[in-house]
Amino acid sequence: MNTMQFSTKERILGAAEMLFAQHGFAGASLRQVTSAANVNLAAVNYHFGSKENLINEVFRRRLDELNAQRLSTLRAAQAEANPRLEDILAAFIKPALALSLDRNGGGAFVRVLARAYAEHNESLRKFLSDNYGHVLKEFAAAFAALLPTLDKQELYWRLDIVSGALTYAMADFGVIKRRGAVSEQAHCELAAEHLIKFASAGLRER
Amino acid sequence: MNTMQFSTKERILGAAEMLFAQHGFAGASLRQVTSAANVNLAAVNYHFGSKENLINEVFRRRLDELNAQRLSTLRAAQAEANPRLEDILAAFIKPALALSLDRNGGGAFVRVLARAYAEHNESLRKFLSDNYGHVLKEFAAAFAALLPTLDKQELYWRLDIVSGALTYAMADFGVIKRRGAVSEQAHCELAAEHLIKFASAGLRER
DNA sequence: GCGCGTATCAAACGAACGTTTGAAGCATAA
DNA sequence: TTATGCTTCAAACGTTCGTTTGATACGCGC
Repeated sequence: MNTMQFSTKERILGAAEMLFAQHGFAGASLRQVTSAANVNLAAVNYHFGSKENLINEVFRRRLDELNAQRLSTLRAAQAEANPRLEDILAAFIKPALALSLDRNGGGAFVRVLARAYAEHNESLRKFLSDNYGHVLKEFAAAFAALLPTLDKQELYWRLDIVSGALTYAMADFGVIKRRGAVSEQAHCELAAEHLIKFASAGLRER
Repeated sequence: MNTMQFSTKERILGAAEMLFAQHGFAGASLRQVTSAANVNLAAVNYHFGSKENLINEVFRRRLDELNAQRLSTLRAAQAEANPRLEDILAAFIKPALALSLDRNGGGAFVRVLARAYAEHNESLRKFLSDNYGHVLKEFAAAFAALLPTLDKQELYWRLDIVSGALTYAMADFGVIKRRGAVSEQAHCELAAEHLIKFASAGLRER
């Protein structure tokens, strides 16, 4: 019987996520990962086959849930009588920013995600496109319905800008430091609020 | 006499920039760099002392010029009778996006820059802050003068968002692919135009 | 008890890493 | 020519990398 709270696989995934966020995929070694996870070095290749596959599993663990949350929030907003632009934006932005509040290392994952974007690694981009492609399409359609006068190409440009700002905000690249008095929760909600207001104005601009 | 167009140091810097953009700082080895630069492996340590110092020099080569361009463009805009918000934004955005059109690898550098942001490497952040800090302050003051009713904290939030979108746009993270018929020059100008319009609306929002 | 599949372990593998070394090349000045 | 200083070179340094191996430990049906 395994009385431990987390299995070997789970502990490896958590440690890998943290160290990939900190040092990058090439920069974090399996020896660092297994040491932080308190497992044997060989455990990675036993449970995941290779380092590259471990990286993929780190993504899958989080993306499936974020994926589902965004879509369900979007559909809930669309079910309303008169959905506002801000609601659609919130459905896109808030689940992502909320991920950084996740109790078990979600904050590390958003930085891993930002790294994945920064790396133009083709296999990783394909992986993200496979997991996100249909989500982005659905959001684009929702925005198009609310902005009927906006050219399609123009919309894609602006959604691209929103994604950039969101990725940036998620990874906390910026110079804005959280004040000691403000909780992480509040900081995240503030960021979402600012981002939504800013983006809705940018999207509506004619 | 050295009849070659580029010195050993310059070729190393160019190859390093390209490979750092492609594989990251940890992912690109000095053997790859020196091989691409067609110089001996030992040349890096001879001319730069270490890999870490080579990374710093890759940044310095570009940042000094970008720095100067942004400030001179900003001051030219401020010298006008009635500077518009869009002009200040252009002074911030256009030199950065134009860097990606630089004949000698500027396009690679902007991706290196995006990587540097994604990596939360403290020494690198300090380096960037040392090189950019006073520039950002000057821009913030210029924006504040044009948006007198905007709260200071609010302004910082929004400038942060602009920086994120710019970094994102510079590195060409997005899904928007340049059409074959559109030149790089035109693509860059389009990106700047969209970004400026979007950001000015976001900044003006009350 | 025994046998069997899963999981973990210490140890080692070959390859690639950043760095160092000492000799060789090659201009310029004496 | 010889001497000098900067640069380049092949080769090796010791370390760390991802991965593999074969032995050992554990849990469970028989």
